[in-house]
Amino acid sequence: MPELPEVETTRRGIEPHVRGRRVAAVRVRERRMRQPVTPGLEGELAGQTVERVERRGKYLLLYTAAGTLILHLGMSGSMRLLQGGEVPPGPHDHLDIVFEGGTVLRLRDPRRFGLALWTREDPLRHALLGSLGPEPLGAGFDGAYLHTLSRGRRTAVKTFIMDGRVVVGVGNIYASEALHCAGIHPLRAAGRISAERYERLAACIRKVLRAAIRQGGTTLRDFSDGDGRPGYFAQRLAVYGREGLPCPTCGAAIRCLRQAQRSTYFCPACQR
DNA sequence: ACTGGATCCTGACTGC
DNA sequence: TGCAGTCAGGATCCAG
Repeated sequence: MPELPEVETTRRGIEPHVRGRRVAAVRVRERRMRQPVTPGLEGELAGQTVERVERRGKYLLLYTAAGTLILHLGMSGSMRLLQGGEVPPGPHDHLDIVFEGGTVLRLRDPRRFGLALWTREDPLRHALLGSLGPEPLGAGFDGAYLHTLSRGRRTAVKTFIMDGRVVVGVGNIYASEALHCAGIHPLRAAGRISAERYERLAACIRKVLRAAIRQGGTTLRDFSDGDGRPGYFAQRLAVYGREGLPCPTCGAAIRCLRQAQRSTYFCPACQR
């Protein structure tokens, strides 16, 4: 479920409430995730103070002096901050981090595609993060980068920009949206797109992600920020989930196709 | 080296 | 009301 804007919205929501706070206790109710929750996480994290909360791609990183908690929300994960009184955990509330003073950071993930891992090493060198591509909103990501990397690649451009080794954070919603913004057909072979068009695509990826972050992310069904508020970018989606409705640019009917087991939405008239 | 497909898991929704 | 089938915002592993 969460792509870069939703993870960034989550980061911004929880960071002010947990930065500089000491962990009083950690409760793990369900260890079965994409990988098992790190054994001993409870003892490692308890007593530590969260120094900062960062994001790398779709990963959230809670840094402490002793190590780092790596969180991933998978398809269905979300985080909630609870204040004071005890709110009973639901069936998919797998992890609570209880801070001194009573604030609780709670991870919910019904499908358990997410992760909660502890590392004492540099998390950016962790096996899961080490081969990630550049941040789309950071330096090192532009049209020239995409153009160079894509030479000789026959895979569809939509699949290409959703590959975390190419660029992080672009998931199924924002891939469709960025390609529409750039006027590029999602099935076009990545290696057969010009440098000029990749400049436009890189700019569109940034534009779409920034706009989504400003709106607090996209809530399709259950995404919410740390305080339980939904995101409002769904109202701004040009193509995603809009099969049959008119393209906001040209009015043609939006179409949907399946690509690598994922739905792709596009405008057959203005995307070539 | 690349590529597409299957897969992990639960819940919501559709149609019979 | 129940049940089967389909789909969902991610990422990895596998065979070809």
